[in-house]
Amino acid sequence: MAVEASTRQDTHTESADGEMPVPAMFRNLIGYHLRVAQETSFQAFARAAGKADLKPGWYALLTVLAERESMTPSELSRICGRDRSTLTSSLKALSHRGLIERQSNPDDQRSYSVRLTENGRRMQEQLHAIAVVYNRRLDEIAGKDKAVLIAVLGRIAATFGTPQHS
Amino acid sequence: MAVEASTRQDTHTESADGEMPVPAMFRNLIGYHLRVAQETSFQAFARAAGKADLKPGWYALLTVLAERESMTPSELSRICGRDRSTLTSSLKALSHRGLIERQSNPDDQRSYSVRLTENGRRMQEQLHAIAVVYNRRLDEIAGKDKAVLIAVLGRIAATFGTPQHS
DNA sequence: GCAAGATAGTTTGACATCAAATTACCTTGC
DNA sequence: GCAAGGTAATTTGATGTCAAACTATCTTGC
Repeated sequence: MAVEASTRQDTHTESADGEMPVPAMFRNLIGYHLRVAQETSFQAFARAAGKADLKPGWYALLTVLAERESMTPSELSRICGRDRSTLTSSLKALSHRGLIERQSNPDDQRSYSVRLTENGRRMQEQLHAIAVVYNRRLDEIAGKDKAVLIAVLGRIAATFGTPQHS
Repeated sequence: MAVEASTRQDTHTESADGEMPVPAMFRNLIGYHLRVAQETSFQAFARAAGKADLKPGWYALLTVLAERESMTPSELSRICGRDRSTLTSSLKALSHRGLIERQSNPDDQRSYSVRLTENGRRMQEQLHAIAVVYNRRLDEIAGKDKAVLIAVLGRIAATFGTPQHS
């Protein structure tokens, strides 16, 4: 993509086109690298999934459901770490496509539970196959540092994911 | 990758189990840990910024602008690694709040450049102060593994971030 | 019983992100 | 010069996220 608009009196050593150098100011910030790494790898997964018309956002839901007979939306949201309101449209789409079934709860009219259908299970397996490939690539990239990487990321999630204090 | 789940508190059902463990199926997936770590830490930053009515999404833009006299939206999008269309509304908001100024380019009527105003520079400094605190916490969490972490994240971004454009 | 409060799920609104389509303008090739 | 193609920015549409407000229903406390 051609890039190069001229008028860039440097500060950046001209990298071959397409490549965007990490701005000096961010080079030492973990948060920056974390965000970029997550976004780019997720996009790669999304593209691969999208080619088969599979929505990457469904993967976590279907995978969690594949491990349990059935769950309520609230349980799902807790396990997936997403706000309950986030699930409404996803469950609607999944249900509409016949990947999950809803069963109303006779003991509580407010609630219902969702369960994978056969098609849902197949979809989960397809998405899982794609996820496995990408995690394999990530493993290769991490190499011998994988354990350290996972340990540090786990500490980050534990620290920020558990609002300590008020 | 898209697998993300758990590790988030909630009106915890804190009983014997303590906290929601990482589902076994995801425990060894880098993509999962990457996603959770990024989301939780970013949200912590967002909350801190939000308390001062600062939008975390502005930080990267303002910071990049703070290092150069002026830039076009396209240059900004390249350096920030975001799609050009993503910037339109952000720049509109920043401009509307008087944090940046637009200057039309006399040589090209299609283009314009943006520049920080004094208020924009102050806003950048406020956000930067918040970002520094969070990156310091991240540094503490990473400890001696910081260099390895940044190296691996950089390799991930480089691998997935440079799609061999078909 | 019945009012008050808690809980399940949905709706709405503000942000972000990308990709594809649009509009306006510039550059080129002949 | 003028049509054809490229480029800058915007618009539109699909996903995805959270938080807050809202509806419906269940539970409680008296």
